Amino acid sequence: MELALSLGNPSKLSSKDLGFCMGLSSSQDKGDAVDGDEKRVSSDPPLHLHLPPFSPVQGPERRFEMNRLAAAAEEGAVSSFQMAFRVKNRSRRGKRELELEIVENTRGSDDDESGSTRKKLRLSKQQSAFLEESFKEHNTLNPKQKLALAKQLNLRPRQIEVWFQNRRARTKLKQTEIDCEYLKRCCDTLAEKNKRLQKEVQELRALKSCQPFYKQLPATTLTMCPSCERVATAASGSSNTDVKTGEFPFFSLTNA
DNA sequence: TTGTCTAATGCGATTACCTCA
DNA sequence: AATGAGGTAATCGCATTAGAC
Repeated sequence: MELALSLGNPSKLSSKDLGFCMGLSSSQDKGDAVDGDEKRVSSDPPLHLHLPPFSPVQGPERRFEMNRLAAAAEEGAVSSFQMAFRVKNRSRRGKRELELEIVENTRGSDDDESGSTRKKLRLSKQQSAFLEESFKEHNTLNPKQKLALAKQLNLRPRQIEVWFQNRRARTKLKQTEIDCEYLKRCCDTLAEKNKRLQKEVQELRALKSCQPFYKQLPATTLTMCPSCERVATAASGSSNTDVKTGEFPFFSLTNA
């Protein structure tokens, strides 16, 4: 990897237009081993970046952008790329920000006409399948795994990272949907049961109101608790009905 | 034209590591 | 040498955007 730094154009340098420009080119084309060999293999033109002195991004933000640049440059060890740096008005947060674009060299000629719009990559079926398999093994990645996958699939590590993040989000969403469905079923079942129990309570209340008929019934026919469906051993002689009130000991009709 | 899928972006929170007083 | 504070980078989840189909 070659890196050249200069503070503006010395020939035109003045106190007013002191800017920053950087030239960068990857010495490792795709498929080359990352062995620290300094020989220049890539035929890609070197990259030039300019941070003009009037850049709205200053201080920590500017430093942050430079860190992003460095990180992007590091990624170049895995995948060759071109970068474009520009100031863009962002409407969503009303903030003017520097935007760094990294475009794969091998992405095809259709990237050329992209202009300012973001091009969206569709992963191939093979790539997706491979990532799915990896996700089954481990749904998070360590840096080594990320780099290995990136190299294997000819993608940038950041793309691998994003894919895993989105995949985790999809898994979570799906699980939430399953949970919702389950809870809904539980709710329906409980509502149904509640309805049934209410009906039973009404029937028992009606039964209580016409006690003479109720008392005539043999105890053995009424020894099942309607709510817990427990059968009492009334046939053994000890009746489950209260002798004085004629009520079941399982529950109180007056409290129901 | 509209809806869905999903790659990509932005941001805040967390954590680990480093430097320095 | 030990320690706490502050800075930085990496990573994550989450919300959102936007391109492709």
